[in-house]
Amino acid sequence: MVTLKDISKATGVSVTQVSRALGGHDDVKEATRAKVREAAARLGYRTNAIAKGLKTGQTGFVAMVIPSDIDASGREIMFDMVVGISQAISRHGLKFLLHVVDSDAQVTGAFDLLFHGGGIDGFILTELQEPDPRVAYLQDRNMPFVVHGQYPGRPHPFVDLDNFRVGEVLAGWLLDAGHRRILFLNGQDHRIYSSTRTAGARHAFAVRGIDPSTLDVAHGPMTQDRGRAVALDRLRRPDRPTGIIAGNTMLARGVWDAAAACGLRIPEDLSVTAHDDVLAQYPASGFDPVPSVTRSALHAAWAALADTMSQTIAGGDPEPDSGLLAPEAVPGLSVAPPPAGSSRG
Amino acid sequence: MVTLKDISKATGVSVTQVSRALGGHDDVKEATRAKVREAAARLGYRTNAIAKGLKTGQTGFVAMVIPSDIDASGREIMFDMVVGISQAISRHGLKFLLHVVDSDAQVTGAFDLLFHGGGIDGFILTELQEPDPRVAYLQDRNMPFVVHGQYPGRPHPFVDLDNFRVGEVLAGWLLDAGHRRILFLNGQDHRIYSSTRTAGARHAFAVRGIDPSTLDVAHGPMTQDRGRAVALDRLRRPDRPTGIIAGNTMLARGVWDAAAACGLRIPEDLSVTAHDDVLAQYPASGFDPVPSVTRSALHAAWAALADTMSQTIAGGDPEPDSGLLAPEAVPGLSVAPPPAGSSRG
DNA sequence: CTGAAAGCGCTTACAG
DNA sequence: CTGAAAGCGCTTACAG
Repeated sequence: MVTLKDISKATGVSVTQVSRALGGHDDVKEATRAKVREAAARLGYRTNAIAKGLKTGQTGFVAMVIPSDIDASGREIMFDMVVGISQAISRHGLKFLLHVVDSDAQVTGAFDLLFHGGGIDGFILTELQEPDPRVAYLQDRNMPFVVHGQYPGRPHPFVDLDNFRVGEVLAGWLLDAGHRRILFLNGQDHRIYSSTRTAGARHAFAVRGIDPSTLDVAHGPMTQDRGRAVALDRLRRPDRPTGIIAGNTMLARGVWDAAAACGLRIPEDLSVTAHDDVLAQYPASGFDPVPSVTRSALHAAWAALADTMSQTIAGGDPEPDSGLLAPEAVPGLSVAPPPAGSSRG
Repeated sequence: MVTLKDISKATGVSVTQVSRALGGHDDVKEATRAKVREAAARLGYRTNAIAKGLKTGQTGFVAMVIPSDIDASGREIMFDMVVGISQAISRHGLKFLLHVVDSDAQVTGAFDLLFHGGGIDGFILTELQEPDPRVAYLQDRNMPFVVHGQYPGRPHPFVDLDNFRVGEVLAGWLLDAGHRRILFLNGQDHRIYSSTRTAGARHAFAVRGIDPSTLDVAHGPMTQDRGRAVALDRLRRPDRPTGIIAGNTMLARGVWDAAAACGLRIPEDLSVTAHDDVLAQYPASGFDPVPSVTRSALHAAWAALADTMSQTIAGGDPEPDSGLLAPEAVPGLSVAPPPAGSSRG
């Protein structure tokens, strides 16, 4: 292993000046800096972020801790999420690491292990639940973190899609077209984003003077299989929904499948709105007809997350509410008035 | 952050003795040890593995580096692999971390970053290809590593299924039942385990005096979709195979699908053998009829991998060839003689 | 512009 | 059984 001392010996420059030359400080003679740089390159020097961290308190490593018992839909997007976050973090000159623990209960212990024992500067949290002990745990111990999502109570650094607005827009489109029997294929129960979207959708009902309790909300994994299964179940009932809100494009795929299986045309017989995370596997462009969507790229959220993480580690308090991402409302061809024969709620 | 110094102050014991007490050395008076332990627990002390590592050269962190552009089948098992390896590593008191880089080309750079700069003790390598620069890179730089698989040339620490034997057994069962037109649904091209399995299968042909070149080997991702697609293609040909070897149970699922689609019964019209990694999602018990398989739990491989990693870090050279895992040969009900009407190769 | 010195949290000979 | 001291690789006041 090549150290500053080795470069010092090779160049005759003191370790102090070698450190300053490589660290880009300006109080180093150009000639000295050049000599040091050359030797560092020649010897294959790599700065030891850990030793540096011992002194400065910053290693540049950021981590995420996940339990191994996450559900199917979590697994499905896990790889994309890890890759996306990792890339975004790298762009800020930080390094991303993933650590897996056996269960939810072991997550906080891993925070301590990694922060105090492993030179990790900060953590990224996703998939918040209610209740979720992680946020308070990190806040109480002053460990830097950024949440993808928001937790009620004490404010904290976060990046989040405006899920209330998502629910509001997706429901609003259907209501304004005249639909009254609406099914909302939402995400997992107890997930905060799910309940926020429901609240947004019900708000859309309320402001139009329609009873919000008539909205049928189904919680579960956001997969194509579940989308098909739940949609099929509801579409086969005599008072079938005339409009469906899909929480993402995978669920929407399932709705398309179910509509086909029931011989229902979109939008003539069934209207559908969906949220589009702009994931490569399930592009909204792959649908016929093009769906009406709220759109917000998960990649944009990850980039914002990395940015906020970088600020948080640097000690800057990100401004409250700066983390809220507005979805784009993109009308398509998947919404029409309900079919003439359908009784209206 | 609580340090040894804090405990020293709280107890009046020197930092030296505190370190020894907590480290479990035997040259500490019991009363002192008890006092120190109590204070450590009360203050919430956590040893800083990084500072320790600076002194001892061991942090207890083990990492795996994966490129983000891995293929579909790689993504499918990635989560299970990471979880399985992580658990196995934890059981040895080590900590596992995953780091993602953009492409294959950046993997070696990440090794340097993590080893010299990030306090990582050693690396786990999987999915070896040919050629694969990673093994030589780590060997040349004396960074500890263990491979799941084997690389030709200089010996190195590894754990690997005896893939030659797998190919030999799976082909042998079909040949001995009288099959001559055999399709081998193998894994990705350029993967060493794929070619080793092919070699084993061809060896089974050769020792029986049958031309090994008549074995039809198809390379690709080991997914159910591909299994179905390739099997369908072959089964619809006039000289369709009467026996199929499936590289894993996901491919086998696809074969079962294809057979059903063609109206072929297993084993009356089509014999199938498969390798079973004993993964929770695709249990061999879920098939009808029960398939004849070579069986070797990936979990066992991961446990062995962690064990070898632990030894390697500790400086012990694991014995050569101790890492080869023998598959279990478990005959089922999926092999019968070829149908009477079929011309025999 | 430069270098000797102190110190981040830890461990381990060394000398009692 | 105990503790002062040195040192892992680095950075940063401090004094030239």
